[in-house]
Amino acid sequence: MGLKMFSQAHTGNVVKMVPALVLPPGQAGLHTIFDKQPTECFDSGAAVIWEGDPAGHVFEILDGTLRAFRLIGDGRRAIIGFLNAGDILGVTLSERYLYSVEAITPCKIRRIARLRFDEIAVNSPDLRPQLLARMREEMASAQNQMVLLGRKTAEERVSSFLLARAQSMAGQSGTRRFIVLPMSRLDIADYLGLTIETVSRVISKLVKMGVVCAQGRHTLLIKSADRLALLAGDEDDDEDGWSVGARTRQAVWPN
Amino acid sequence: MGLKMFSQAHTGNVVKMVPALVLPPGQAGLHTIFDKQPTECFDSGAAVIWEGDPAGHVFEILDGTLRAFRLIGDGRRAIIGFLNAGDILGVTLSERYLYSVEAITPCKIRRIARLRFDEIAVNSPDLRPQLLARMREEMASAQNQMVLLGRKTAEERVSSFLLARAQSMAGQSGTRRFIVLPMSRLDIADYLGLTIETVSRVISKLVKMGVVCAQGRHTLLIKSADRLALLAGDEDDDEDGWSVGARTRQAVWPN
DNA sequence: CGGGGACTTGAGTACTATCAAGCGATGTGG
DNA sequence: CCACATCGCTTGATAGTACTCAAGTCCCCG
Repeated sequence: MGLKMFSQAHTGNVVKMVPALVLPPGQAGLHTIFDKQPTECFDSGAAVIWEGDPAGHVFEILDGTLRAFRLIGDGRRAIIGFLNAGDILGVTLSERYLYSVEAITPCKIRRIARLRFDEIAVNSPDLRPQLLARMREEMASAQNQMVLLGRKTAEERVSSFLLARAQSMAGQSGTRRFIVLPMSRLDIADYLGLTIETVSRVISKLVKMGVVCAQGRHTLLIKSADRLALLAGDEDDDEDGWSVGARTRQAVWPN
Repeated sequence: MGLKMFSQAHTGNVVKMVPALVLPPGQAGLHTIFDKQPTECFDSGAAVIWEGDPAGHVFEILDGTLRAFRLIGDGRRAIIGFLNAGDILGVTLSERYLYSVEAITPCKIRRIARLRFDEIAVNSPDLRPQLLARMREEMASAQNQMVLLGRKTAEERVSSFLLARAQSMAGQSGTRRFIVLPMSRLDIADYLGLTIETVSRVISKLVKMGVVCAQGRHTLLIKSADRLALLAGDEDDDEDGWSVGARTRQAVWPN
């Protein structure tokens, strides 16, 4: 798939922390659970788990990018999310995998049996808060995505996506002006609830507007973060005219 | 708001289990955490929490229906979910509330300080698995909603919604043919990423098709569950032609 | 250097949104 | 007790955004 350059982007020292998660110094992170597991390598396009299979393992992504997706009738595909180095796959699952996961770039992954992961992570007073924090983070991101898919225009969706990508890259190389897109336009489209053509058109438009500029097909450079943020439309300007009922806090009835 | 009838629908004995959650017999449920808290009552339209406020409490819904929503520019509203009797609000939140919650019908609610809830639920070996199960359930439902919003047509969205409502009612009265919709068409629209008119049109169409029949504006009767399920389009018939890469499991490279 | 896949761009279409009017239930005041 | 105002909903006509179909271009890789 000609994307080998991306598989090298996050290497160096392989075990790394998620930027958002600030760990108490001196404490072991969730990743230590995987320390003794062998590293598995997946080529681009290879499947890691299948929707519907018994959820036997939890995975740590060491390197590469993956897509988590579900298929519905007529061959429609919805991408639930992308996974990057540092992410842990499978913590929110119980009986069966609810989505399939495939490598987008060549990936390095470690796995551990679900039961064993739960045993260690849930029972450890140190690791448990980290696990919960991760689940909450994942939930918050899912809710953002619901807002995006339910109420944003194509332009806002693409802008939001690019902005989120830029921010997730921020911790890596210091500069947050680079947007790396290892996934195809089709992946982006299936993630944003759009078609490949619409994604392409919006990106072209953003380039013409001078908000970003293209550095090959898989890298963008942000020229105006402010305008991009504006286009993403995350503000909450107007909050009247919508709440149906009165906006008054209710007194407590002593029951 | 003329919806008093619904506030009585689930009363009787006030503390009830969520149908989906099968608790080990003899063990105390998460709801016992709220047992000593006073009951608060909210009128239709009253706000329980506000997006952006510090997340001070966790709430147990005893009775009534509520909407959780976020506002974005131009007065657009996205409803994240509806809350019903037995639901617990706030378990997936950390620092601040990520959405506002308003009562749709008059509601009875109990609350407990976040820190105290965490202390009890997270540290109890009995309650912890229940908490995790709830979070996983919430996550699964969020992912379903992402698929719905990203890749389903208006007809499929409304059908899916009605079906989900019917299933959630199933535990209540034995029969799963009744769909109760305490929320307005606008609430449904903002939940499904549609307009009020489209929701109305689709429901009218379903009635004309004989799939459901209307019993007043807030109750539907399912005439053909099979056809409704078909219209909801949750099947996964076709799984070729979409996955870009090869669908082969990858061998483990001994690294 | 040539083939093929990913992407871009264009033209026409369709689904859903928007604008607008009408309906029906509820509740109120004359 | 009934006319009437109101609100939520339904239905109709029109418009617009994003989709579909179809070339055409660029880039990667053999």
